[in-house]
Amino acid sequence: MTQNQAKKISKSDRTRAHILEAARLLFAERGYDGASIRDVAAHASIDPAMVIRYFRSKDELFARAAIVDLHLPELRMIDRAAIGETLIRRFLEIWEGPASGPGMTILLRSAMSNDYAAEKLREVFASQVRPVVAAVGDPADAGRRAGLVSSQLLGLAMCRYLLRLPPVVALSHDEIIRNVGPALQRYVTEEDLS
Amino acid sequence: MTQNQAKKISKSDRTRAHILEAARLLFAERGYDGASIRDVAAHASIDPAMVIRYFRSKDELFARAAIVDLHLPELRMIDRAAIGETLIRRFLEIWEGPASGPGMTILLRSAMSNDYAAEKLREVFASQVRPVVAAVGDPADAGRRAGLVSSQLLGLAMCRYLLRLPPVVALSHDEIIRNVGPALQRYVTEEDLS
DNA sequence: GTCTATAATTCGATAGAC
DNA sequence: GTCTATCGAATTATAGAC
Repeated sequence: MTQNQAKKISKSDRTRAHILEAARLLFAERGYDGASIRDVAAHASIDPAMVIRYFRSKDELFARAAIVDLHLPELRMIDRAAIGETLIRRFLEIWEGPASGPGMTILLRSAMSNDYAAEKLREVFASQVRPVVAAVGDPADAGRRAGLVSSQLLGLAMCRYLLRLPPVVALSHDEIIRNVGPALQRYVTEEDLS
Repeated sequence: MTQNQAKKISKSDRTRAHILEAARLLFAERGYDGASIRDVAAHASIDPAMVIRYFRSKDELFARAAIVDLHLPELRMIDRAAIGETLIRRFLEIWEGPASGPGMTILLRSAMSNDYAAEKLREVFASQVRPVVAAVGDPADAGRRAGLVSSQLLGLAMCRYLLRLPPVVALSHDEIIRNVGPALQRYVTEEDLS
């Protein structure tokens, strides 16, 4: 490994980052099939051959664009009665907050018709969602509870951000918190539902 | 209109129905982009040109394949406290019952990356889901309540039938009814959530 | 009514000049 | 490092023989 590769931010790195940014935008807007390498190149103001040169294939480009870290909070540290509200507030930050990226949009839009995206989304569930829920209850129940939470939150994301169902788009943040928060609270903490 | 067209079930009609059945199966499994006219023709054991001859275009074929009637029950006729359970039971019939078709799978799988499918799904919501909810409460709230119900049910369908999230797939019908039913009940009948 | 042949695009990916 | 040119495959859709 040369000093250049280790220390400097080369023009290559900037070009690569530029391509990746364009890819994330287009994969989020149109999904895997709908976003062609030619489209990505045009958005990055570069030749299509360069996209392949930097990422080898469309599949590898998508894999790089579809990396997601939800940064879910440790639920053990908060009041047990506030878990539902905590989760739905974090949901709104992930999808609409100032630091929100297109990661989940990319995964969710493509997961319905692309096996790799579906597998990546299942991995996000298994490695990031389920453990957080498992930490605040019987681990034997964690999968079911985390699955129910995910069904509600992925459904809300789908209806509000992808399908754009008018009444769901119209919901204010406060309405979402007051309506969906208690449903999540119940899925995570209710005792007699197994 | 000749007598043939009006009365007889011609070979044309059977071929047409055969093509449509193959199309519904493949659109449900792979989505709009993933199911080619050639695939549909192969599944129907017929020439690709025949598919175009009978349906003019892939778009028209998809439009025919994506017709959905949920047959939702009249909620006014049942006990108000049983609305949530009634809805989730109907949900399971639509997706897994003996008379269930691939209609909703076709729409849901393609709606994330196909504008026509998304619009059709919004139409199903506006014409079939929202009116049913509006009949059992303040019509001014109907959109929001129906939207919340749809976010939960479409999310559950997505996780269980398309994404196949293992813990959600593993849920028994009874578990789904006991877990999700009350959440729907609350979305439809709770008073102070506007 | 069915099929062959093919037109017209679009796609991902490669080779090679500069 | 960047671009031109192009390959090979796949797609929707059409024209026309039989």
